[in-house]
Amino acid sequence: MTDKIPETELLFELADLFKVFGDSTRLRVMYTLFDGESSVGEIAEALNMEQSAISHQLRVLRTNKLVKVRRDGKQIYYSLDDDHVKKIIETGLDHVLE
Amino acid sequence: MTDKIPETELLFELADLFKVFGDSTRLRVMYTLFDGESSVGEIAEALNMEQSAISHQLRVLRTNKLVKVRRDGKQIYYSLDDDHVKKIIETGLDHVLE
DNA sequence: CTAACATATGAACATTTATTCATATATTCA
DNA sequence: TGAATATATGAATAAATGTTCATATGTTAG
Repeated sequence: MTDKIPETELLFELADLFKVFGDSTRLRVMYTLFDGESSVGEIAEALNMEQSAISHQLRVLRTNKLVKVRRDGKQIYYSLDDDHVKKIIETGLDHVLE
Repeated sequence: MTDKIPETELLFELADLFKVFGDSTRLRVMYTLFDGESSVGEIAEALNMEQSAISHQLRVLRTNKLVKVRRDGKQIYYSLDDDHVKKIIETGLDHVLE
């Protein structure tokens, strides 16, 4: 009762998190990173999409702390930020695969 | 390689699933149902929203097999369909709460 | 059968969002 | 320094989505 408002607040945050997972491009980007880090160009090529589109989506993932960034020369390498990402995706897969 | 296309297909389905969780209203509806079944009117009142809006969102949850329906007289009672729902939400919360 | 109540549904509207195109920024190499 | 390459960003556009309003459907009580 007392913490009903904060709980609602939390559910809004949670919705924002799931929104990030609710796009197939972002999901495929994250899935690509399951195997380890990739540069923006590599991801774009793997998904057969424009570099700009990938870059925009990577920004969303970055903002939500789902990926880490590392620069090496001209390239920028992205990787999954923590294990939560994998766990969230796997938990979702459990449902889809039933 | 061989199963790359089916895997992509799966990620699209997964995105659709997460899309359902990516709306605060639907999330709050599901959270309401954590305590057990509720009628449409009860949910609408609990969330202080219009009956129609709730009904529309319940349809989305129904379509995605996330809630079960039971009729009792004039009222229709909804409840969570399986434990995956709770698990998905809880896994997401783990991330938000870090 | 009809009035009252609970829920569902369709259309309209406003908002959000993903992609594209053009361009800016940053880094390397000659 | 200047050209080439990799990535980021802003504006524009199209598509998807949530809510509201009006109304339909279904159920019970009288």
